[in-house]
Amino acid sequence: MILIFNKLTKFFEDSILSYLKLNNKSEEFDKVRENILVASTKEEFGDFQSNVSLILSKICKKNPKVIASEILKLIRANDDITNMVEDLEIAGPGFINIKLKKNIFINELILNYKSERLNVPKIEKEKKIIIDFSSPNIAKEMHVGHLRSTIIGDSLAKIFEFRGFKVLRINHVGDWGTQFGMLISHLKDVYPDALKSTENINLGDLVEFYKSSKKRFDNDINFQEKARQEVINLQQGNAESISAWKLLCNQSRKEFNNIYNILNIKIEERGESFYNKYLKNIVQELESKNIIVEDQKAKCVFLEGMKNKEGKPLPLIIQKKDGGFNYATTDLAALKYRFNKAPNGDGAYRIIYVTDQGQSNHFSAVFQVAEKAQWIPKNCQVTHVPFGLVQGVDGKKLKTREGETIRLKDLLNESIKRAENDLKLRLEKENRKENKDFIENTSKIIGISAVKYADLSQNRITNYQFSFDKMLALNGNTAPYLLYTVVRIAGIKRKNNFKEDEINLDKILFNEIQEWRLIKKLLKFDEIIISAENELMPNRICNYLYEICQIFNRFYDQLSILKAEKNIKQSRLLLCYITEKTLKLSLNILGIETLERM
RNA sequence: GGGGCUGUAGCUCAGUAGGAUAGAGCAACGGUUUCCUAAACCGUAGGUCGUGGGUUCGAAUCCCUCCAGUCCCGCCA
Repeated sequence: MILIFNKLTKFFEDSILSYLKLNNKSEEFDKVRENILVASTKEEFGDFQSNVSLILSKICKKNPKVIASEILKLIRANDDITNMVEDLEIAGPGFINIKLKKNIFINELILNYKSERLNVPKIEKEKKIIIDFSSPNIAKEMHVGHLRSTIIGDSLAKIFEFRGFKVLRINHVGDWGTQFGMLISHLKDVYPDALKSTENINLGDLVEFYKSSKKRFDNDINFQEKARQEVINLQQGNAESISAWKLLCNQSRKEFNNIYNILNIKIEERGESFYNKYLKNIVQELESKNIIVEDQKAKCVFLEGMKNKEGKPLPLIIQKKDGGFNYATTDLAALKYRFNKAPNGDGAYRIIYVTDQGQSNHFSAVFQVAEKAQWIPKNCQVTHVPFGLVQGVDGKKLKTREGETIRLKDLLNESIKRAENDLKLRLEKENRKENKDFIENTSKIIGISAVKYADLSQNRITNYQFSFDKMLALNGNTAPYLLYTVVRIAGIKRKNNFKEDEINLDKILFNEIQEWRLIKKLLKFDEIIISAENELMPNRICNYLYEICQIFNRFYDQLSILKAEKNIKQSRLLLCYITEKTLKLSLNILGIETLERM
């Protein structure tokens, strides 16, 4: 309804401006401009409301109700407005409530019906956005900590793609650093053949491999020395070390890809190692710009507005005292590369980092340094999108009963398993027979969507309690409830023998409150998408979806389609169809697959 | 000590570019099925929006105080 809103706002502005002129107050226009028209807060107040009278009350030194009635006179004389408006009234302390003509909505509804993208505006010029998300560490297993980043990042990517941006999804995997010294040394000892063969051998459980090398590293001084030497070998590009490193990366990549496949998420791997060759330059450039200060033998940039425990300025360490680089250096190199124009960069106009809140300080430090170094081009922006922890129902960080980190793989499998058990129980109860493929596919979609949706529907900034029981519940703001609504509509279409091209758009009519509630909600889709994009909050879409489903299910419950008279039936079927389209499009943007039957 | 985030119904959470009587789900209690998947729908009850101040015609929302929880703060990422 963005177009309608903008149009009406423009017309109201004209009237308000003439009102101000009449009162010799035209200079106050900017002050009231933003309050000229807003969506009504309640259904009974109409579609839009204007709150200007309340603000003008002080300016014009008059009672707001008097102002409202004076404004109303001007508005009623404005044909542009009366063409759109069915009813205008003054309410409460001086609100002007506006009810639009029904055909305005119907026309909009038909436009949406004909549009693949429900008339959501597309940006005019294609711009590139980089979304940095997921980012697990090589030789470690993905766990719940990666879940939010992965799911939220993917959905943000989809929102931007839908809006017409060119999105580059980057998996900034931890594929470099001192831990590789110990991993490679251990690999050489335990699997000496691995490096000679061109085939990847199976390292079995990488997590176990990581643990055992860590254990050795912590207890064996000789091994520590070997590991340190191995880091140097690796950095110097020693062939054998590199191939061991590649082996570890490949092995991890396979595991990661399994997860991304289950989640149906696409992401391009470009790990920390990619930026190795740029690190030296970063330090040099910061030095030449006199931004770096040497402190306790480390090269630092001191940050403004941040203090350490002693109250002194906080440094961001760019080069360690041993000459090594750390993650801040890599992040700066990555940032610079991503903004740089091709061929030495991505030419992005915006970079978005989806990581947990704990890294907020780190990113604000990195951004501050990047700004000082002028690596963020004009009209470009960097954004950290933080999110809260995943907690157990006890309110503590999610762990297994034994206190171990929960593997993402296990978590997803459990959700699917539970969905399958629920499904089988229901089939039994309803005496339904379904084949194995149906059960497998349905359980998978329900199980995965439940996990994704539980995460996305939460305001990302707060911690959230992970509960299989709640996310798989058939009631409430859950994936199964939404999927069920989609299934219901599919059922209606089957039973009513719905054919899109048989709908006569000239004869549609709506007389029931349930229909109108649904129509008005459906028409808000564009605003919701834009708001989710602006705030980087997919949960706005989730709330909206849930509201649509609630309204639809009331509509379904209270009005019959099958038995309705022809034109009414057609009209209701059209509504079902547009509801389905809205649900599917939204769910798609959230990365959630739908079903025809469940 | 500094900084971030959070605090809304018994529980889990929506709602912050200020708007009229603060919303859902779960749990509790009551009701609805000759009909398109009842996995649904309807109703009842439940609130000092952490505290105290300020700005405003109007504050859960903006500003300040304090309280509580949580995370981060030099060579890990």
